[in-house]
Amino acid sequence: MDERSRRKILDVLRVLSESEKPLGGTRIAHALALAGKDMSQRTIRYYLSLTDTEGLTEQVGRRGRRLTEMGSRELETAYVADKVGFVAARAEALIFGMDYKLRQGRGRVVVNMSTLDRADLPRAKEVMRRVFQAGYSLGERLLIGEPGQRMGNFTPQPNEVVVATVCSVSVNGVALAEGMPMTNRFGGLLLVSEHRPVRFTQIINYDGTTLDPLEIFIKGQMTSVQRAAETGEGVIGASFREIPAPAAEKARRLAARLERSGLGGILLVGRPGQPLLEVPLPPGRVGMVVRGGLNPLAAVEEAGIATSNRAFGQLFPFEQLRSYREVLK
Amino acid sequence: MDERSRRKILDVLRVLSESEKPLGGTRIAHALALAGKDMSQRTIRYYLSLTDTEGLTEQVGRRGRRLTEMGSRELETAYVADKVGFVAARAEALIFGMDYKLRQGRGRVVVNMSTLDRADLPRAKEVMRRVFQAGYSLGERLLIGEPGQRMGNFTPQPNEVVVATVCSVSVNGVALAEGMPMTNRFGGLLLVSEHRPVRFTQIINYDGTTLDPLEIFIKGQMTSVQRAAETGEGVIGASFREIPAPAAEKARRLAARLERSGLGGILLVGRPGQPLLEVPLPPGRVGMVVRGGLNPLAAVEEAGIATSNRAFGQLFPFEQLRSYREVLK
DNA sequence: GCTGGATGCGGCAATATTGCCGTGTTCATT
DNA sequence: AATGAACACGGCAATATTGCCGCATCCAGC
Repeated sequence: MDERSRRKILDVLRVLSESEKPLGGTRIAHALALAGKDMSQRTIRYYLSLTDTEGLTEQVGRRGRRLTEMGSRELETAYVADKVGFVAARAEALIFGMDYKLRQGRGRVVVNMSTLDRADLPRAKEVMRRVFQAGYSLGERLLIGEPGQRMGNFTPQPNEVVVATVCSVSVNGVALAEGMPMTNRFGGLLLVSEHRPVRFTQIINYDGTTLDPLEIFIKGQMTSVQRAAETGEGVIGASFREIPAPAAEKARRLAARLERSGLGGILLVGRPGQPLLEVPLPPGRVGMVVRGGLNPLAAVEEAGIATSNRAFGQLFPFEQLRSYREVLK
Repeated sequence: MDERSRRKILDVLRVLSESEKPLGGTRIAHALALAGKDMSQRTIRYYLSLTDTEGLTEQVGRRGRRLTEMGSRELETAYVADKVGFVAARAEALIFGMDYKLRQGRGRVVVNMSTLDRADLPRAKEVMRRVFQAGYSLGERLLIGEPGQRMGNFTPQPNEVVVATVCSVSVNGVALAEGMPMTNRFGGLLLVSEHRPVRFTQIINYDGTTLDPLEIFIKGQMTSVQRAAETGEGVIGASFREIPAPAAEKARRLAARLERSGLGGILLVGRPGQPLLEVPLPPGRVGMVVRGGLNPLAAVEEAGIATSNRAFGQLFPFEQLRSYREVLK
C-alpha cells in the first residue's frame, strides 16, 4: 500500500463517515467529484474491498458499505497525521483578523512567537541583529518579552524570554486590504547567492502539513541564515505566493511601500506567464517570493541556541513592535 | 492512452518546452513538484519513451530529452483544448478591474454579453421577465442594446440585440473590496425544488475548461430555468464559491446588502466545517452558492430562441444597467 | 405484490504506474 | 587526464487503476 493510495482511501472513508446511510461506489464517486477528486467507481469498490479486509468498512446487504467502529477511529487518528489544509486555514483566519492600516502604520498584524532561554538572550540578540541588518528578516521590527511582561495572550515562563517577529502572512493581509487576493503556494528553503535568491531547494506545500514549513526546517537545522547574512551565500526560509497577473504592478508598488513602513519582505515579484525562480505559474498569475519571518530565529538556532517557534502565533499591534536597531542594541 | 495520462504527459512536455536545455526524469520531476504535481521519475521516463515513439520528443545523448518540432506544435494545439485555468484567469482579471462601490451603487461590474435575433426580442423579454421576477437571476438589472447603440466595446449587428446581464463573479469583486477573498470552486447545474436549492446535478471545475460552465449547459439545453421560475421545480445554473470560515458572518450580511442594491444572488452561505448541499469543504472554509447570471438567457434558449452567450464578457458601469421592471415592461 | 430503473458487487483482463537496479554519460573539479 | 557526484536510460516485475460485464438488490410508484 503506498502513500498516495492511503490518502485516496482516506478520502473515500471520509465520505462514508459523513453519511448516515451506507453508500456504494457510485454515490461515493459523486461525492468525491464535488470535492474535486476524480476516481472511478470501480476503483472505489476496489479500495472498499481492501478496507473490508482490514475491517475498516463493512457491507450492509447490497445497500452499500458503512464505516465500522474501527474505521471511524482510524479516520480520526489519520486526521491528525493528515490535517490537510490546516495551516492554510489558520493562516487565513489570522489574515482575516488583521486590521493593520498601511497608511497609519498601526493595527494588528500576524506575528510568530518564539521562546528561548533567558541566559542565551545576549548572544541571540547579536545573532538576530546581524540577520536584520543584512535584510533577511521580514520587516525590521520585533519585540522581546521578559518574564513578567505579557505579550498578547502569551506570558514568558520564569527563565524564558519571548520573541515576537512579524509573520510573512502579514503581507497577505496588507495585500488583501488593498484589494489584492494573494494565495500561499508553498513555503521552503531558498538558496541565496551573492545576496540574491537563486532557487528553492526544499518545499512543503501549505496544505499538506500541520506546521508552518519554516518551523520544520528550523528544527531540522536545514537553514544557513547566518552564513547568508554574512557572506551572501546560504539557505534561508522563504515562501512562494501567487497573485492575479493584473495585480503585478500594484504588487511592486506595494513592496516599496511596505519597505518604507518597516514591513519589507517581498523579495521578488514575477512577470505574467513567466516562471519565477523556475517555479511555473498557471496562466494569468504571477508569482512572488516573501522572506520568512522566522529567519532571525533560524539563525539563533544555527548558533546552537535552542529555540521553540510557533509560526502564525497570533495577532499583535504593529505599533507595539520596535525597530531592531532599538531592541537589539 | 486515457484522458488522465494524456494530461500528465502534457504537463511533462510543458516542462520540456520551457527549458532550452534537454532534461531527464529527475529534473522534470523536480520542476513538476514545484508546480504541485507529483510524479515519479520512472513514470516520467515511461511517458517520455511513449512520446519518443510518437515523435514528440527525442533523446540528446544522455543529457536528456528535448521537444521535437512536432512536439512543440502538438503542445500548442493541445493548449487550445486544454487551457487549464484559463477561465479562472480571465475571471480574476475582470474581478480585479472592478471598481463598483457598494455604498454608492455605482462603478463597473462584470457583465455577460448575449446576443439574439431582433425579431425574437418581444418573446425573449417576456421569458426573461418571469425569470427575474421569480428571483432566479443575478440581481435585478440588465440592459438591452439595439443596433446602433454601443455597449461597452460591443456593437450589435443590424439584426441583433445585445443583452447585458450581471455576471456572478461580480459578487466576488464586491466581496474582495470588503476584504473577503472568495474563490470559485465550480459552476454547475443546481436542482431546485419548491424554490429551494437541493443539490448540484452537474458540475464543471473552473480550471478545466475554456468556457464558463453555464455557457456549456445552456448550449446543451440542460437547464429548466423556465420551469423553475414557474413551478419552483427545475434545474438552474449556479456556482459554488468558498470563503474563509471567519468571514461567514460578514458574508451573510453582505448577501443582504447586495440584495438591497439590486445585486442579490447569494443563495446560500454554509457553516464552518459543514458540507453545503453535500459539497464537502476543507477545514476552515465555508461554502456558498451563487445564482448564475445567465439564467434568464438560459430560459430564453429553452423557449426555443437561439442565443449566443459570452460569460465574463467585460466590465460595465452598474449604474447604466436598468431594473428589469423597466426594461422588460 | 409487481416492475423498471438505479445502484451495488466483484471477477477478469487490460492498462497505467512505480520501485529496483545495473549501465552509461556528463560535468565540474582536482 | 582522473574522479566522483549527479543524472539519464530502460528492462523487469510488482502494484495500482480502471473498463467491461453479468448478476443481485433496493426502492419508488402503480
